[in-house]
Order: sequence, then structure tokens, then C-alpha cells
Amino acid sequence: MTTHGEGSLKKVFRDNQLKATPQRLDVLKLLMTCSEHLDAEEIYQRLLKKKKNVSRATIYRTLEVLVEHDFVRKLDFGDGRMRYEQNQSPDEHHDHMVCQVCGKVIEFYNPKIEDLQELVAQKHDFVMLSHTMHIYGLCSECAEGQ
Amino acid sequence: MTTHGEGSLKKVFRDNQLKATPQRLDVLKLLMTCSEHLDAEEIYQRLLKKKKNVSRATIYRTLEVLVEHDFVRKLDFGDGRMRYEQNQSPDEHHDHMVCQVCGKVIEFYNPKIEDLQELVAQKHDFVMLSHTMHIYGLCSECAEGQ
DNA sequence: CCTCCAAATGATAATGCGTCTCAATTAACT
DNA sequence: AGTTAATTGAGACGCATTATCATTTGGAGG
Ligand SMILES: [Mn+2]
Ligand SMILES: [Mn+2]
Ligand SMILES: [Zn+2]
Ligand SMILES: [Zn+2]
Repeated sequence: MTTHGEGSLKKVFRDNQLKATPQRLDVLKLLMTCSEHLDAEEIYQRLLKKKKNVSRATIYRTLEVLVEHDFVRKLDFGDGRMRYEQNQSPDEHHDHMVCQVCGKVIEFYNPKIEDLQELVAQKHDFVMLSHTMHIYGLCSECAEGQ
Repeated sequence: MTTHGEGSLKKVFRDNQLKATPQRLDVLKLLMTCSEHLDAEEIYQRLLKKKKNVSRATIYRTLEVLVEHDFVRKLDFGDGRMRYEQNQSPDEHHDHMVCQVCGKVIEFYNPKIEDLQELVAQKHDFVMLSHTMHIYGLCSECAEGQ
């Protein structure tokens, strides 16, 4: 949970030969101070509310750049649009549980599953570069109300 | 690996109050005799080649019906289109490994992972209704050629 | 500061998968 | 065979995302 000053954020871009534009800084700052899993439109709307006008095209382009450089993870929960979350550190991986009623997202990390995934891949002479694991169902609150 | 006669396929639809139209039978027969993971366009093209002209709209509608009734599984490998595969039996689940170079799909089933997924869900008071697990990387052939 | 230019932006057109509409057709029951 | 509600085909439409291109701008160099 490091606090990110303005300069620190600019460094993120400049260290990668990218211009530190106000639009990029706005998008990155929003994601760094948000624990939710936002889609592009939600990012656009939240910035609007803060009088930060960034075009949708630029939001998509910035997200692409941030994903390429591993500052952001792009997630597909199967509802037709991609979601984005900060990627605190490249080694801090987690998977997701998504409630099909209220949309709540629960994050989890299970080292045993991670190890087994690697084993399964090896068994098939497959080089695992990434994986996705999504559990869909009902969160405790939504299961309660039947 | 049961062989499916024409009558057997018609039964699939009629048992569910659905008309056994030639278009639906064509789509179902193709999927039942195919071990690949086809998208809607590929299904359309393969039927065309066999002089079975089924409109794209009907293919989508038929797939929707087949998925609803658990004869077919709809898969999302994250490349922007859905893929479909026969669902031999409702209890015979498997997950997928996808080569990011050649697109090859390897199917696998790991009971330990399945059990752990259930445990993780329970730990969060989450009712798991389904899950997806995709391993992305390089198949043995593509890893070989560097 | 001032200049310069490749990189970035915004507006909007284009793409692509998938769904919807609606008139015409047809499966299946009597 | 006649009836009718379900299904089909053709094309319009929706929506998230990407591409285009004229305009703007970050930041290096002077
Ligand atoms: Mn997350
Ligand atoms: Mn499969
Ligand atoms: Zn819920
Ligand atoms: Zn391969």
C-alpha cells in the first residue's frame, strides 16, 4: 500500500519511454486508489465526475499501455466487457470469484491450486505463461435471500 | 462415444419441446461428430462446405438452445469470440490449456483442483455454480521451435 | 524561455461478434 | 390436408473496442 505522489506516477511512464500526460496520470491514479474492478466506461465516468475529461479512446489506449507494462491487469468476467485492476506487484497474483446476482467480486489466492496448475501444465509438456480461474455462483448475501 | 442416428438427434430437440428442424439437426450433428472447439463462423463455414446452408442467425440461436439444455458448452478463450464443444455428459467436466502461438487446445481434468475450488468457495461462504480455468502458454511443439 | 517534432489526444468512423426485427416458411398436431 | 405457433433468413442494429487522422502537446535541445 505505497502512497503514490504525482512524481512517482510520472516515473511509471517516463521509465518506459512514455510521455507522462495528464490523461495518463489521471487514469493511473484512479486505478491505483481503487480496489474495484472497473471497466473502461466506469473509468471514463469516474474521471468525468472529478472534472477530469479524458476521451474514451485515450482511456482504452492508456489501459493497453498499462497492461503491457504490468501495472494493470485486464480481466474478463464473461459479461462482454473487460475490467481492469491495479497490479500492485508482478508476483502478487490472485484469482476471482464473481457473484452472478450482485456482481460482487471476491479475490482469493490458493497456493495449492497454483502448484497443481503448474503440475498439470508440465504433465502435458505445456509451458504455462498465465492462467485465469474464475468461480461463478452466489455470494453469501445473495445465497441468503434465496 | 455413442453413435447418434438421425432419430436420436431429433429426440434431443423434441424432448425439450423444440421443433426438430433440419437446421438444428445439422448444427447438432456437426458438433457431435467434432472434437474441436469451433466458433459460430467456423460452424457456418463447415456446414456450407457440406451444402448445408444454415443462416448465421439460426446457428447462434441453435447454439443458445443447445447450451441452455446442456448439450453444448460455450467457451471463452479470450480472443473475442465464443467457442462451442459438445457436452458428452453433464458430469464429465474438463478444463482447457490454450497455446498462444498455434491455438491448440489441450483438455484436462484434475480432481484435486476441482476439490480445492470447492473448498475455496466454501471458505468464502460462496456457492459455486460453475467455474472456468484456462491455462495459457506454449504447447510442446511451439515451445520447441523457441 | 523558445523551437521543434515525435508522440499523444479527441472526435468520430470503422470493426466484429452477437442479437433483434419481421415477413415468409414450416414442423407437427388435428 | 388445414391450422398455427415456432422457426428461419436477411439484414438492421447494438455495443465494446480499435483505427483513422487532423490537431495538440510533452519534453529534449538550444
Ligand atoms: Mn482482483
Ligand atoms: Mn474441451
Ligand atoms: Zn451477490
Ligand atoms: Zn502451439
